[in-house]
Amino acid sequence: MRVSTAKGSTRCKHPLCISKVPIFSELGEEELTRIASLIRQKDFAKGEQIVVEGTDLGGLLILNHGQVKTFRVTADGRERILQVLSEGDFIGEKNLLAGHPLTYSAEALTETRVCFIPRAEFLNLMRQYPDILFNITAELCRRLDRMETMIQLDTTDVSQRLNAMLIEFATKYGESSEDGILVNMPLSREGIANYIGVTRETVSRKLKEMEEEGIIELIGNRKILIRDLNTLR
Amino acid sequence: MRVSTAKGSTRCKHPLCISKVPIFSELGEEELTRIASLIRQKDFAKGEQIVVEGTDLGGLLILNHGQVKTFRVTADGRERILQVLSEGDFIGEKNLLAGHPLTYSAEALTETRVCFIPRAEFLNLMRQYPDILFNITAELCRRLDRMETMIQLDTTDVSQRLNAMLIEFATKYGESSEDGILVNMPLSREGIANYIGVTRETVSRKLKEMEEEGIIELIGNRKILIRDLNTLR
DNA sequence: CGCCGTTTTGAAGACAGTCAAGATGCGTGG
DNA sequence: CCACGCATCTTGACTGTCTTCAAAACGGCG
Repeated sequence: MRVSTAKGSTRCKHPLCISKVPIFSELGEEELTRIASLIRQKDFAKGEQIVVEGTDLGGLLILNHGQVKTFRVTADGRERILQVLSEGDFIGEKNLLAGHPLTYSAEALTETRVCFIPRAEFLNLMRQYPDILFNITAELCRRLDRMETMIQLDTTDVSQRLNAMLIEFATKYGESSEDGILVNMPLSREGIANYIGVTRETVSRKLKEMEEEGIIELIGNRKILIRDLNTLR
Repeated sequence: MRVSTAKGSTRCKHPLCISKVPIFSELGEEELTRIASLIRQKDFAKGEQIVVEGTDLGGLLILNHGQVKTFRVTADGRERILQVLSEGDFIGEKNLLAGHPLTYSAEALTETRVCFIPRAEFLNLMRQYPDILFNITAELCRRLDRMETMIQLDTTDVSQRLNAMLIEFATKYGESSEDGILVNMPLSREGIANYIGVTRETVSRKLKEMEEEGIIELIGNRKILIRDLNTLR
């Protein structure tokens, strides 16, 4: 899974690609260059831990490219995935805005590059460009909605949760083809299990069931073809 | 359950009691009076629906007094409580900040008074006093943390979820006494069930179990005495 | 093509859900 | 202030779904 480097925009030749980040969308060329100077970047290999729950990050982390899962670990040692982040998403909002330590851990699902902006610098930036805080807040609202939806789904049976996950990933990572929507799953079976709060065995069984019903087709371990999206709803 | 009207502060004689609201904490007397003029207030009886999921509120609702539950209804008709709100908490943040329709319904648990500030007015206010947005955002971070915690808890068994709920309500609504902490529960058994995502029968059985173990004592349907808070953790 | 990690499959068991009946608490009116 | 009646809560027996543990199959990478 390689990321194409040429994307039309000239600024994307800049190694930090700040312009991709939605929270900076209102800023001009000059400001973006200034921000770029504040940034330190770091690369992570697939499977590497990026941040750990409970620690103090001291700034905001912005995904430059790659996919990252954020998760919490339960008292009995199970992992629960909260989100799958992609390019432009951020980590550490609560630390930045409310001074709280990180409320989740994060791990790279693919090769990943992240940009770090120290807290003090970012607060300055927000004072100068109030739209940045507004953009971040809007994203927080979206996350809140997602978390509320997950809680709502946890009150239902496994099939409904699987359906919701398939619809979500189909929207985010699916490509339409003649036979339906081909989804490149960002998560393994175990990842799916940790995302919807069940065991991997249950995921296997339920997906097989759905395949037998003709709703989906399992292609290897990382691709799912959704034959009919409407049946899922 | 009657709310005392005299609370020491002189401004509290003002019917709207804006000064109680944390998100306006940085404002002076004059601004508070100005805000008060923008406000319409409304009273709700216990059990009344305050807002409905999916509708457009057109502003922010701030609790003046009383207790309110916010909840979503699942596809199969079950209710899942997201939060119990009290004095100073707000409803409709996603509508205000991101233009989204309400993501949850709300119902009064006690007699309740709410203040409504129309969206346009509130956005103006935020432009003049940037701290307001900051305060709201900090509260959003706290809610996000809570929602993440609920998702994490949903991955564990019922006992752990009950423990977490008892600790939370003990902190918020408990009074220390010689025998332990006496908690005035804001929710019925069914409410507790909808809060932690199980059936009311299961709540009954688990609470009884805890009583037999000597951890808690059930006093009627709305009071719980926590003998030893440490055993819960 | 072969090997190792991941996934699937099977059987048995546990936990919470369901349905139904009985008890209790609590607000109401006398 | 007490007694009544309804709503809420408790209790019991049974069922179903998901988990657990173990072994076999698969697929993806070198």
